[in-house]
Amino acid sequence: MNRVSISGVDARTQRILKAAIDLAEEEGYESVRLRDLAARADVALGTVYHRFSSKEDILAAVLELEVQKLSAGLGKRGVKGKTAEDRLNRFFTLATHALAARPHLARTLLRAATSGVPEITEKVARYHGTMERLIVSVFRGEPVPREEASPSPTEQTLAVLIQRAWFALLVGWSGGLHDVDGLLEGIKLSVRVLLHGISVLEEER
Amino acid sequence: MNRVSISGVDARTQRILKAAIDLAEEEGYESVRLRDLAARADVALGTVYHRFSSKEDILAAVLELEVQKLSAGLGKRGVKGKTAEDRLNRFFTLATHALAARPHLARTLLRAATSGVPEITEKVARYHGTMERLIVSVFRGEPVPREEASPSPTEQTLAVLIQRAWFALLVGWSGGLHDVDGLLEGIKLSVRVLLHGISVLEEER
DNA sequence: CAGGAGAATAAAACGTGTTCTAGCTCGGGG
DNA sequence: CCCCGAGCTAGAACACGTTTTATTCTCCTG
Repeated sequence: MNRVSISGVDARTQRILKAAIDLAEEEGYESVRLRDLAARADVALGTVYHRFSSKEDILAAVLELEVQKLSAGLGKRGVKGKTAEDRLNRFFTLATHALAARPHLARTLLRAATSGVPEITEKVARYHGTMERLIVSVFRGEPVPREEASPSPTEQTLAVLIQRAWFALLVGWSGGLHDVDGLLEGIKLSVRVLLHGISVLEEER
Repeated sequence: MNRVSISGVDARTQRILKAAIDLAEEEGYESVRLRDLAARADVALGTVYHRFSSKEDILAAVLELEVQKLSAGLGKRGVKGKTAEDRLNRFFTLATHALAARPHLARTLLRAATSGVPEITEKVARYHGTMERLIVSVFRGEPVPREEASPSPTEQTLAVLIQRAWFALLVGWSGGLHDVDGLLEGIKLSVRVLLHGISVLEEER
């Protein structure tokens, strides 16, 4: 028994995920070598493949984990700011800095999320869901995002659009198209334009 | 001599790119095996690596090529439509169908574009530039995009934002998050909201 | 306590991206 | 006409993701 621990996965799986995070953080995608990972997790290579279907699958699980952490950290105490725009800008600034503080890890997870491997779609979708709930709660100025408080269609749309913009910016940052400042400028621009533009959806009722 | 041909690359390079396109189109990323590619291009493996630094580099070159084709096809005769919104919707519908007609190729190129390999940043940036010029010319209702007719800041911003939205949607489609119809809905939504929202930038002068 | 089922392990093996080596070909300058 | 060097070729070699195999461990059941 006692197979299950804090976050709902057994000890070996936890060690595997921890090792993946550490390796990714240190040197990035290519240096998450599964033999190294297994050694560091003190587990056999076969065990890794027993729990996960592929390297990308492991990284998708890490993505979920990290987004949950982000969600817990940023969501719990809410984000300060008078207007929705302020709060959203602050939120994405914090989130961006959190990612940029571990650039190798961030790039590695983005790469996994965009790999297009079908098996991980579900995990990526869950990541989207978490982010969207988070964005809606920041938009509203509420603390912890709750499942029950379902967003209005407009809120939902706004969250989706902003998240897509952030995602595209992250990929651009990851590929060297722009630096962190450019990313922050970009997200502020998107937030402003989308907040303004979203009103068009209300009007057409 | 006569090393140089139609698109500015010698015959071997052309055969390599052609082979990459064919293989990607047939079965996708993993089946673009470089040994197969070399055989199909009637070239030694070493020659492939003489011209390109990696598999991703080849695919980035293909991306550029394909976007130029798209640009030539869609841009030359312009896109019909009374309003900018009509034209943009039509443009992205055409572009999306063009990609969806060869889904393996599209996914393969997206994967390369999002790989985050630094060497290919330049090629990806060129692809962005081409797309943005194209979007601006569609927005204006002009035919062929020209370098000289420089876009206004607002036009430029709009093009960037729309392209980011399209990119994020493409990645979502590629990963199975939504189908082609969802993608088209998404881009129409973005076009509408962004066109409306962009006016906020004008007002603040 | 013994037996057995399911998981974990160590290690080999395979495919494919990438690199390296050795030799070949071909066109232009002596 | 022959030689040179650049670029090409065949193919070996290596790294790493993934699969497979054979063995051992663990823990439940009787």
